[in-house]
Amino acid sequence: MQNTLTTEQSRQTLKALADPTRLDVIHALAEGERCVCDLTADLGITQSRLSFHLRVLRDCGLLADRQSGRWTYYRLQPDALSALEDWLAALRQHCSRSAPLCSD
Amino acid sequence: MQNTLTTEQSRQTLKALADPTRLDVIHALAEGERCVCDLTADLGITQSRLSFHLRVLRDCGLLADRQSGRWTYYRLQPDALSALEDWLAALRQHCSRSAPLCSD
DNA sequence: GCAACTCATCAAATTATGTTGATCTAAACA
DNA sequence: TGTTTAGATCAACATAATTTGATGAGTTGC
Repeated sequence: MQNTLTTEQSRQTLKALADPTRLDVIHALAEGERCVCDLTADLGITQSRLSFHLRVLRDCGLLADRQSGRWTYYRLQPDALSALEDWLAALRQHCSRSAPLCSD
Repeated sequence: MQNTLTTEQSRQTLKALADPTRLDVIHALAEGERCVCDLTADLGITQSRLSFHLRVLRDCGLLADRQSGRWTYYRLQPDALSALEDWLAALRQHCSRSAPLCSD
């Protein structure tokens, strides 16, 4: 388990997760991979809008895709969530060693 | 350790952490609490800009503040990071039970 | 080849976020 | 009381993210 996320990568992943539409995508994919047209129907959003969000999620490593004929299947990459958890844990540990400084 | 973050609260916290200036604030506070004017000097940013970001961080529970005379001291709330870690871990577990659906 | 289908991409419009500079309140101190 | 300081808030501006509708590239089946 190597936590090799840079701060910049972590920021991108945090930002990606901070959007309601993208969380919907993630939940929809929790059952298994799906093609874009099924996702479009599942989520009830336009194709180009979904495509935009899929790209954001793929760019930060949360999703992977696979071509098959004229369909593109997307699936989750849970390791990306693990990596973010590691980054967060490291940040918390860094923060937890704080001691009161200004006594008054 | 109760993970009682709603999705909306988690989204706010994720968004709060996804900003470079706010991460700078968090790192600056890792040493211990500081008043706003010291933070302004530490980070080299304007007072109103810092005030804006402190509010975002406080609103999602990552920071707490304390009045003392004419100074306001801010400090980290590492529990907010723990809660987010719990939320993330739950999401990952939800995602990890996914099985391939479309075989072809 | 041609028509229908899947999906990505683009430009334009919209919306959300962050920044700046000014103003305001409260505390401290003369 | 008058003045200075700390910090929040506001309106105006700037920038970034999202949405929409249109177009294009590749695939399949006729």
